[in-house]
Amino acid sequence: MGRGRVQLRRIENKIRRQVTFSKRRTGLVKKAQEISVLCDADVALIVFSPKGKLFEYSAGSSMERILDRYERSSYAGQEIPTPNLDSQGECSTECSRLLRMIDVMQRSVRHLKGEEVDALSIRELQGLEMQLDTALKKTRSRKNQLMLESIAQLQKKASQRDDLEPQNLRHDLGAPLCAPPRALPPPLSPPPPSSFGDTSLRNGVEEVAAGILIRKTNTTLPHWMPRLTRE
Amino acid sequence: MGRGRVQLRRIENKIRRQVTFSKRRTGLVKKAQEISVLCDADVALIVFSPKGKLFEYSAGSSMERILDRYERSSYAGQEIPTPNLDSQGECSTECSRLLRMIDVMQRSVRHLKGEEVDALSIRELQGLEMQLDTALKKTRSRKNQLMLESIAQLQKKASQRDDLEPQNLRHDLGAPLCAPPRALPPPLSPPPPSSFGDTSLRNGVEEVAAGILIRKTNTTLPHWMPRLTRE
DNA sequence: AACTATTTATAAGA
DNA sequence: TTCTTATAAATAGTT
Repeated sequence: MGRGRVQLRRIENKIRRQVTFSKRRTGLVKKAQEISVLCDADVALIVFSPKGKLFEYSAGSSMERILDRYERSSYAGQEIPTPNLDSQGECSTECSRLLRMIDVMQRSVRHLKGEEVDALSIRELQGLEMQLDTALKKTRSRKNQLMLESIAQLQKKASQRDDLEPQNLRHDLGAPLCAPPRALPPPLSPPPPSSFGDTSLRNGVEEVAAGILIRKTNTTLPHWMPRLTRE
Repeated sequence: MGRGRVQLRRIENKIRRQVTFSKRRTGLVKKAQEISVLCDADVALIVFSPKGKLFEYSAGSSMERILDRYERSSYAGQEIPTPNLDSQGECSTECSRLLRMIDVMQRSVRHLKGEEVDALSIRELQGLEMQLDTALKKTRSRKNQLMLESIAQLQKKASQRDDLEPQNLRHDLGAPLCAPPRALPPPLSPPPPSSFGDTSLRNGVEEVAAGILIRKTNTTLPHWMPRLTRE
């Protein structure tokens, strides 16, 4: 299709090859999606460009599900044997399996971080939303609990201190801030970072307590995990 | 390509669908082979027919090699920090490393699910809260976007339908929203493999219309994850 | 990235 | 399924 008949052999001109690759890759994906929609099929397409860049497309199900299914179909029968770290031959197989697991987990993590949500269906988004909502509630609840404990502790200390050197604190802080800490965050405190449906104390407490606070921690997301580049 | 313009939706007639599947599968494989030869690319294509029959094709390398490469690529973003899968000693070392990674990731995932929050400090909880909040917003935003699109689409279809056979639909489904009957999978048909990497609207659309929606999907948390036991 | 002259894919029919 | 044919779609070469 085009101005010349296509010779079925490697295009030597680098530029032309790259252009053709790009065009045909698009075409291929389109065809894949068409057959999936028209015929209700699951399709997985993986392409490595000559330079080694990965392109993937799946339709009907996720890549993961399709590859899973593929393996089950083609290695038909034997369930994936549980890790045999000792034997050599199976070890590389095991490595592959673990890599696959990691891949899936990364995807999970990305979704839980709200990344790549464009790839999800409404149904999946719905599930994700509920999960996140639950997690957020739990997290806030625990945080608030800790904060309250922290406040209580500080109050105790503060009052002890007040007994000893009553004027000290007020000096440093310029205001009777510490007074009813459990009740209100100081009016002038930095605008709370867009927290949301949070009815409780929120942040501020730590600030009151320790003055540390809002800093992004990587707790939940190890450095080595992400930076997945993918289309 | 053919005698009529192609409508991009599931072909309802079973025979026609089967025939089209067969033809297009051939075409797809041909295209895959062409891009591989012309552009020196590695291509893997996996297709499951609606009946569950597997068709596979690969060019440039074996299916196995491509899938292997895929797993490693998608794991690291860049090409493999390759484990020496050949040598035994290093292999089990590598496996251990992967298991450790998985361990860490699982912890991340648990935290993102709001589990085991008791192990986190206030600061960590603060970071986690922000992350979850962000993720939730993104998820909701995307979901709403999709829903609006779905609704718009259905309304369009509904009004078209109404023009043609106004009384028909409302009878069957009781609400104008459900209008386009062909969009709804017959209640008793096998559950369509829930879509994923597929950016098109596909399923989910009907659900919005039908008011089904809320169902737990496993999107974010693969079945196999939990049962990692170690140490 | 756009544009067309062509080739190629394929829907429908046999 | 396979062949045929009218037409839609993809795309090679060009701008």
